[in-house]
Amino acid sequence: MAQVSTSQALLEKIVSLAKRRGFIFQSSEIYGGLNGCWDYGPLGVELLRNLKEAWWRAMTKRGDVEGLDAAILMHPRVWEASGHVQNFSDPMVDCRACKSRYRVDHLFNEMSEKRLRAISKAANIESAISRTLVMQSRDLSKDELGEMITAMVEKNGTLFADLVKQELIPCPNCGRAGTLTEPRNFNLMFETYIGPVKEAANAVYLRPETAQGIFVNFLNVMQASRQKIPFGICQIGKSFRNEINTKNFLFRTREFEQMEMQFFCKRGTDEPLFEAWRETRWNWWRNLGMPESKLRFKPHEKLAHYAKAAGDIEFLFPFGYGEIEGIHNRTDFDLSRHQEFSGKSLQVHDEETKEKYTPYVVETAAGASRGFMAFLCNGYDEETVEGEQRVVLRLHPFLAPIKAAVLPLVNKDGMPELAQQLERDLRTSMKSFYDDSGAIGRRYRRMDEVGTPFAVTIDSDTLQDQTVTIRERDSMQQVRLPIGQVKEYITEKIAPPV
RNA sequence: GCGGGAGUAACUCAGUUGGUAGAGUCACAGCCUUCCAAGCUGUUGGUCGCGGGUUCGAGUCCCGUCUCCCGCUCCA
Repeated sequence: MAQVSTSQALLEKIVSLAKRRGFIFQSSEIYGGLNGCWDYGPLGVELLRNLKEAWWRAMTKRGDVEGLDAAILMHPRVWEASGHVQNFSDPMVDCRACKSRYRVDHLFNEMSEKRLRAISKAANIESAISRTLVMQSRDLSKDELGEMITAMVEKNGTLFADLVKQELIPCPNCGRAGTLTEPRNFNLMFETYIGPVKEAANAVYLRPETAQGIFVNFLNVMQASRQKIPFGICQIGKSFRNEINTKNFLFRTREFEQMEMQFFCKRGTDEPLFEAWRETRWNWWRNLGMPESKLRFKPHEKLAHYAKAAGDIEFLFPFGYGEIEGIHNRTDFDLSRHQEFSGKSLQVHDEETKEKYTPYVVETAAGASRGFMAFLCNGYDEETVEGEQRVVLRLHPFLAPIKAAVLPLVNKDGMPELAQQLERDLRTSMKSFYDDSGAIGRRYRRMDEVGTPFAVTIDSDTLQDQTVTIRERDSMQQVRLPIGQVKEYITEKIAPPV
């Protein structure tokens, strides 16, 4: 329990710092906030952009991954093909007595055959079932019976309530009958309308993932870029999910940003490629400063309908482990479905066998917003220096919003002027910050708190011999070097990780 | 959606049995200051989340609502 409250306090400190120093603000705060939406402030947007830039470089510098930026709005049929229309809207019911919540299909899946038979009788759906029996000329299994009832319930709005009233569907948790509410639909996709007229025929969705924009452009990109299988397409962009519950600051939000890459390959090469990408992505997080001790790879036990293998890279947040990137072997599911729904071929020609085939896909789907929060949590540190507490954000220099602070040791003897001149010069190639307010120690600490890796100080020696000190954030160690070498020195240290 | 906790200055929080709001930090201006949150002076900033109600009078009591955190549920 002590651990829980400590970690909660930690998250609160991070949220507080994020707001005070301009990383994250709550959306529409002056109107009371908007649930599950957050705004990136001046420093936040720098960190986020640096994170996305690190990812983009890592992907596109390979030569076998092309970039893409697809529209957020897509043809509604895309989401039928992807399975989101069906799978993203689950009817759910609550137990009024014990407050448990269930998905309707789960309810019937886990019910005894005897009870399922009783329900099918009571609900007068035997005729429908017998029609199916005649059509297929065989008995329905228990699972099929459950699916049949689920389908009937979804079609007939009052059927479920009737069954509950007849005490045929008890709550699996508390066992009481007649306590379940009517099914309510939870559609996790945001809906909007194309054109000014709000009618069902014009409905489109805000994408719940960026991946589909890649799949539908697969042939366009391959032909335009003259890539050959195997190759990948990567994309960074906002996605939207109408989550029932938002949670944990930036971790579960309704609007979030993804960094996704789909790697198209031939069937049979998918498994080693899955392993290779898993390692590549793991190393990417490590190279940006994530310690091994706070990362883990967790294979999925239950696979989604599209996946052959799947797992998450998880980061140890203050509230526990949470996914920051999913790596999936999506097989040829998505391309096959889009071929089926669009009627257009998405096959490629195999030079060797002279056959056409639908490529397999290995997906890496990282959360930009989640990664942002992970780096914030990982970097946050408190330590005691000579009896005083120091808060320091240990961000990788490439991620740090501000790269260098330039400080006159005191505000006289021309130090401010020299410092301003240096800062103006640095500013042309990196985000820098000039500060002459307060004592030098206070200014160092201010910069520590937002993760600025270098602080350049102009002192009286500078006036004599044109040298300055550069203080490194984590060690607080200083080196002295000629003012003319500062830019080169820092530029080298803030280079992107390999 | 249910249960619990919380919303007062940019941040962290006081605010008595109801009498129209304070502290520290931060920020800003100035003084001071020659390397790790020193000190002094001054200043900005709040219709107490929002909306009703009770009352002569509500930060305080009542109702509703929004947001955040925790748990349950959910998370193709």
